[in-house]
Amino acid sequence: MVTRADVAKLAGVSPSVVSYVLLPNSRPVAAKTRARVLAAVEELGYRPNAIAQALRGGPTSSIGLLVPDHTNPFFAELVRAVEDLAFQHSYVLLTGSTGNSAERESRYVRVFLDRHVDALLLVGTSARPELDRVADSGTPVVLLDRVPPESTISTVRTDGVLGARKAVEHLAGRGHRRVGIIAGPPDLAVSDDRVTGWLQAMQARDLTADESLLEHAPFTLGGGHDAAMRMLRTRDGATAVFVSSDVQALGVLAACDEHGIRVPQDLAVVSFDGTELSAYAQPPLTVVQQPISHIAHTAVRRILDNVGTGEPRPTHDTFAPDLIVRESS
Amino acid sequence: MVTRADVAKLAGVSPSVVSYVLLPNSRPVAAKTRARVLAAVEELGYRPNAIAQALRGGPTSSIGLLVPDHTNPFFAELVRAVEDLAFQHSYVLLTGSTGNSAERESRYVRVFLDRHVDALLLVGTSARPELDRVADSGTPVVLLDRVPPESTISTVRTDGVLGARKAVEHLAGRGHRRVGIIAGPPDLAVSDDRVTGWLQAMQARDLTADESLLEHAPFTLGGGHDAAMRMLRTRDGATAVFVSSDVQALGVLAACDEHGIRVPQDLAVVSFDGTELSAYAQPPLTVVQQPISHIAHTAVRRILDNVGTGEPRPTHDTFAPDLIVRESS
DNA sequence: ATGAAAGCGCTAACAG
DNA sequence: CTGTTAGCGCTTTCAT
Repeated sequence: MVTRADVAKLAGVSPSVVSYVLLPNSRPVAAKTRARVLAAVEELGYRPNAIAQALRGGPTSSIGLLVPDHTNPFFAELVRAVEDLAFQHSYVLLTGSTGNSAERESRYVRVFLDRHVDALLLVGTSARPELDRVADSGTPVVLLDRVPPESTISTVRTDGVLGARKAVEHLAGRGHRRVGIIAGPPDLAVSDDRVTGWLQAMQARDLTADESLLEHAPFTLGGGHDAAMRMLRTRDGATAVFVSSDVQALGVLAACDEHGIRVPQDLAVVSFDGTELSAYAQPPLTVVQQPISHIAHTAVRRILDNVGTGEPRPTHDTFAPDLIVRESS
Repeated sequence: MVTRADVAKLAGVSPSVVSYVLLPNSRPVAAKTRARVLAAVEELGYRPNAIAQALRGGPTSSIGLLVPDHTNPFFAELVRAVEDLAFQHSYVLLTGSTGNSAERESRYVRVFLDRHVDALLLVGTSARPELDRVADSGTPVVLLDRVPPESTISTVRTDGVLGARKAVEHLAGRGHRRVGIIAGPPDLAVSDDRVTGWLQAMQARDLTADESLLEHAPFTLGGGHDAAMRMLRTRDGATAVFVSSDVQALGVLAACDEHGIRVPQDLAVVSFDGTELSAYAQPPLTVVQQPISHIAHTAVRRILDNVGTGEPRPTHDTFAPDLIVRESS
């Protein structure tokens, strides 16, 4: 392993001069010296040891990113967007998935902090008090997507209530009176929001939103599939359904296909997320599209603005989603 | 930030004793002293600084993982599997996506090395000579999935030739004589393998494998979609197609749906990967299933076996995929 | 069984 | 403009 001292020796200067040359805003170095140093760096293939730089107290140029599940296409797209931005800004991502386990989530948070990430970005937190402490201690934390009702931590999200309302209004506008909802797991703010929006839209149209029209399900293919089965088993069932995520909707479509239920003729479907996959479903899904790149941009910006700022006050960004009408409704 | 010295002071011992208590195989400590130290650790919420430990020369307990694209469901499932194992072994993952850019790939490799990852796990490398140097320097490197013909670096992969052959034989066994293939991008070993398997199976059955039956396409939804359009445009076209990945196959199904081509009646489809999504497609896809968890297990095992071993000789693991027949064929 | 001290590679303050 | 030095938090060798 080649260190700064090796470079210094080869260039015939002291180690600090090597730093002066390599560091953007340190101190002026004579052109000739600089050239010698650069040549030595080149020759030896020297790269500063990021660990040592970090220990010295500098930033680690790393961000911890936690999502419930990498295979959920929405999170996959979110991770991709965040990663691209991080890469552009020379940040590295430490990633983990929580699988909706609070225990796993807080273990990851601790591990990330042990490694002195410059910031924490996470979807779906149960570890609230812990995160409050983290944020208070000066490490920027941004909560994405799954946001608690009130948060002293910065948040970036899509307006789920509005999105659900748009979906249901669209469906009702097409003449549907029995509009069901497949929600996320109970006790999750995102689930509640989408249910709230559904309720609001139903009530605004004087449609009855009874129990049989609501099914909770995990955000998975199987979750959507099974929820659809349950919902369709009831007589006087839904003629349309608002599904809280693309993955679940893909499961719904599969369930319909299995049972000869035609979409949209027998059942209209609108889902929340609008990932690329939704456009390639059979039939292509009408969706409430989350502005993933806005979300990622904003989250990264909040981080960049706050890193090293001590203890800035939290910001809250909420984006309005768009309805994209395709053939499933 | 609370350091080891703080703990030592509170416990009334010297800093080294704190380490002795906390480190598994260091040195015996008197029961009473140990209890005092543990109490102090608890009280202060002390956690060793991973950066300092790493600088001292210890392992970083981190693995760099590079895939072409996090949104490809196969890679997403692979990442999930690797991440679970890493987590179990108290490793953290630094992740990046290359987007098939050699430039981006090698930048990531450098950045990961600057951070002293204990090992590198990557899918699809163009940066061969660079990686050879890395492996020679003692950092375990394992190439996944996309493996060059001959490699001095450890590899773990699925037998693509065999998989393609199984797929085509299955199709030919159903009476198809014009079996097309949608391959990956040209100049990629995985693409070649699948084409080779296709050719072998076609020739073994005396079927003509002409140019019009082969389309190259990127591993994306759009790639599969467009390739299907091109292939289906030709007269005397394929009655069956082997698609080199699930994502592409999803695109193919969408294209078929758009043009009223029924699957499997008008076109039988078999794809490579066997991710969860393939089971939820309309119709459910017949697939050549990659043993993702075997791959992940093996890769992580190779790493664990080799980390700190200096310069072990490379291993090469190849798994045979299974054909899972569903309704698309 | 415990303490003291060296040193990992680097940055920045201090001193020419 | 350049060199010297302290110190980041830790592990480990060497003393006691």
